[in-house]
This record gives sequence, structure tokens and C-alpha cells, in this order.
Amino acid sequence: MPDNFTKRAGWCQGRFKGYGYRLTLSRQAILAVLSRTGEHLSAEEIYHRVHKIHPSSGMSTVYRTLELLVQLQMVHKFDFGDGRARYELQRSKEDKEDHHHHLVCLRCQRVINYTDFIDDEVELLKRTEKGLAKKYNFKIMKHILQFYGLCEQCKDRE
Amino acid sequence: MPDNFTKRAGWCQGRFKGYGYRLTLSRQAILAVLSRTGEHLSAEEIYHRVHKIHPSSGMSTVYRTLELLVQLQMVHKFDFGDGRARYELQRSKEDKEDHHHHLVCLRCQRVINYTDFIDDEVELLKRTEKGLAKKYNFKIMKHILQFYGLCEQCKDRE
DNA sequence: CTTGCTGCAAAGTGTTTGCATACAT
DNA sequence: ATGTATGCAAACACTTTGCAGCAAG
Repeated sequence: MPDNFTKRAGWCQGRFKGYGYRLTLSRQAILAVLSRTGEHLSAEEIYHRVHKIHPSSGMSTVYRTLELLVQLQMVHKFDFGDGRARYELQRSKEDKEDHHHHLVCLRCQRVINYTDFIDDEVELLKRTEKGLAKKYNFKIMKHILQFYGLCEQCKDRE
Repeated sequence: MPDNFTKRAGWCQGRFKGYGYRLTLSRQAILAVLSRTGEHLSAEEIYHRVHKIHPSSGMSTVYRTLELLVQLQMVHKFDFGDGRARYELQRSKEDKEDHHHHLVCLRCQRVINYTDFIDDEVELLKRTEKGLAKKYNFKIMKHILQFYGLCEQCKDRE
């Protein structure tokens, strides 16, 4: 969805400048890669794709930029338990439109974003958060809810 | 709870032998450490405590034993997002009596096991699992539900 | 031209592995 | 005696960091 990206570019640029950061070619390339995929890419996968657009970008720039984007809340960082982090662009400014949970294949690492039960889930989670906050005097900031198993293909192959 | 451990020892031994594994001193020490704590220890923390009981045990034995215990389903392995795995002894043979979720402090890494809302949660999770299994043709094997935030102490300190 | 950004290589961290030896059964 | 389990050190995979040069504003 390059259009989406183009439309978004202005916003990104504003966001960056507002904080005194620069929207360099490397950073643009990273945002373009994230914007064009629906997958949950690892830093290395992002690096390879970025390399095709802008070959001089290095791995450390990818890591540094991703960290920055996470701080700016433009990107979500996930851990699916295989030892490497995955990154996903936040698609809408309103978190609610974008909220989903994950279904992860333990064998091929495929990740599915699902929103099917999200309303029930979010309602329960909110209720639980309130209860926990009160009982344990915690300030709850985020939750992780993930299901793990075997996807259609891998299930048959086992 | 050394009593608990003593009572459990016979069961452990049987379990080990049944699979052709040996219940060595290192392994006993690791089980003792896990059995005596309510915390979620990292491999390194376990290593240090084991070292006091049985100084000749090495780090790799700790890792190898923990992996074995996870395979035997005597220990649960968790990832709370700080880059190191945590381990917790399964306290009852019936998973249901033991089932809980986690509340993690992002600052001091303290982990609270809670069971307060577990019935509602488990019910919703089961329902969701069924729905996901059907819609995406997944065989769901486990879930992760964790809340992150700031604990009482850390909240005030920020 | 100022200051943030970059690539490179080196260091860091938690974990795993190869191998000769030690030990439980 | 047999074969599993061990300690040590080296290897591993992912990520972070120091630094001199580059480039965006």
C-alpha cells in the first residue's frame, strides 16, 4: 500500500520534526517497508528489505530506528517467543481501530492478527485491569494476550 | 517448604526413572530451589542458589535440567519481556488447581501470580480458543496472558 | 555550520553445544 | 560396566554501543 504510505508521509515527517528528529532516507525506507507489509517482521527481515531500497543502510540503523519508532508509538514491538523481536506499524492514530491480538504457529512462526473476539476480550481485560489495579495497587500500562499452536499446514505435517 | 519438597521427592524420582533419566544431586538441588521459592527465578538466580547447596553444579547443567523439567511438564517457563526466561515449579499435578496469570512490574521486574479473575478469564479464553481454532483451522496449544505496569513502590518512585 | 544520524566493528547478553570426564544405576 | 549427566569453555543468535565521518536542517 504505497498510497497509504505516501499519504502518511507528511504526518510522519511532522511527527519527527516536532521532536527534533530527522526523517532521513534510511528512516523513510524503514517506514516504507513496514507500511507495505501486513506481516510481523523481525529486525533482520526489515534490514534485508530496506537494503533493497537503500543499500547503504546498516543493521544498527535499523535497530536504532525501530527503537525510536517504538518510543514515538508509531510501531509496536512484539515478542512471540522465538528469541527475536517482531515489529508492526501502528496503522491508525486511534489505538482502538487498530487493536488486535495474535495467534502464533509454534512450528513455522506464522502470525495471524485476529480481531474476532476482540470486543469481549477487551471488555474482560479492562475489567480485570481495574480489579488488579485496585487489589495490588498497580498502575497497569499494557497487556499481552497471545495464543500459540499449530497452523493448518503445520498441524497436518506433524 | 522443604516438607512439600520431601513429600514430592518420591514422585519426582519415579517420574525421572520412568523416562530413563537420573535424579542426580544437581537435579535434586535445582528442584529443591524451585520448590522453596514462590518467585519466578531466572536461570542465573537458580544457578546461584543451587551453587550454595551443591557448589560443583555449573550453569549449563542448570539450563539443561530446566529444559528437561519443562519437557517433563514439571516446570513452566515464562518470558516477561526483559530478555531472560523465568522458571516456576508446577505445584499440583492437576493444572487447574495451579493455573494463574501474571502481573509484571516494568521497573523492578517483580511478578505477582494472581488468580482473582481466573474463572472469567479461563472461560473467555476457552471460548476464544474454540472460535479461533475453527475459523483459522489452528490447533491451539497454549496461551499467554500477562499484564504489565508499575507496582506500588515503583509507581510512587517515578 | 551545527547537531543529529550513520556504518562499521566490537562488545554485550542470555543461552546452547562439543567434548572428555564423572557418576548413577 | 554401561550409558547418562556433568563442567568447562567455546560457540551462538540477537541486540547494543563507541566512534569517526556524513548529511539534514
